Amino acid sequence: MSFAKKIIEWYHEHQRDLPWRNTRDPYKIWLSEIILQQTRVEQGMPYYLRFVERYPDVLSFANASEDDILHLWQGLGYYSRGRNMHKAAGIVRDEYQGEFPKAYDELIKLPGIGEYTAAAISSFSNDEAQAVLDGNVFRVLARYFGIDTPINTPAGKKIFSQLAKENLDRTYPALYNQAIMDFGALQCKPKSPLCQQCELQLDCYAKVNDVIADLPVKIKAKKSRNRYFHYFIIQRDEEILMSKRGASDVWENLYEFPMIETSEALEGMSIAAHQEFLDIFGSEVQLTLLQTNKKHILSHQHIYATFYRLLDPRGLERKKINWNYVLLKDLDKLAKHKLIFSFLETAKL
DNA sequence: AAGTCGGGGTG
DNA sequence: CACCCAGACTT
Repeated sequence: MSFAKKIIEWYHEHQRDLPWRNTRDPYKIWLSEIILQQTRVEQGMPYYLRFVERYPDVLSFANASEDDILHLWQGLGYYSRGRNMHKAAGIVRDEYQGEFPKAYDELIKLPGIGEYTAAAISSFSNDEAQAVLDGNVFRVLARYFGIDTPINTPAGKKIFSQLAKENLDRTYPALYNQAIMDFGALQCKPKSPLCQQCELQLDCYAKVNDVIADLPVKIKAKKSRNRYFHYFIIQRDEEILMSKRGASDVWENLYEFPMIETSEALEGMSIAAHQEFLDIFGSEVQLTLLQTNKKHILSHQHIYATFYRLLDPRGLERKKINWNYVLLKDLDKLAKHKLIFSFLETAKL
């Protein structure tokens, strides 16, 4: 029996019932696929349900503001996905007459849609014969066929892409693609895969040769760097000063409190003697500590955040044009990153 | 080819 | 703590 047939047979016994599998609507499939990029099904599920309810079609999505999209995306991470979705929806509205494309060659042109996502949408919505290649597929193919080329290199990408294409069931592309990903997620898991009860174990290179834990091979990521953020809670009446983050850094276009970054950790209130602080706020301010060294871990950096309350700042508006006072009652309408909204959940403002 | 972009779960 | 997740994009 072919590899594809075995995978599909396994799928018929073990498949998950997921909401985006009950539709052929390329828009809804697109929503699910973008949300699930580098994201577990359990984590993405509530976001998918909220997006489908709030934006039932691509036109309602395209006609929303980027701030609205990011707000609904809040907490999910990799926010460029939300920004790119908003751009893509606008293109579908303006250049595709609002009809979401199903063809791989059209999908691949849209921002935020790469090879994996184009293959997923085109196969799931229209049974186009495109093989998906995601983290699950890399792992399953590496183990079953015994491929030790690192998966996160151009050479590995090429080999696995070819292998995925060769093994695609061209009669049932959608079924096969769903099957191999579920197989990777549920059976051929990264850690402690369920080999003992696996119907494919006798044909699996890694199982037969006892190298399951060694496959797939992946080049180690670089160590993360430390950053030190200092946030200032600045209120007047029922308002609070907020800032929108700029480009080419984490959390682009999300809102947070005015802040200063330092290259090293600072003791106590020594931020008040920092040159950048003096340039912005001057020396005639009252500063109190609210929370120190809150650690926030991202993929490539460890951020240590300190929160201060700052009273009596003068002449700020002229210095920072991207800072604006926001009504406290409107604060939850802004798209904020985790560091900010988790602070707000515990803080008394 | 390497770096960057989040947040959460697992062992 | 290291590793991984229905990856894409920039440099």
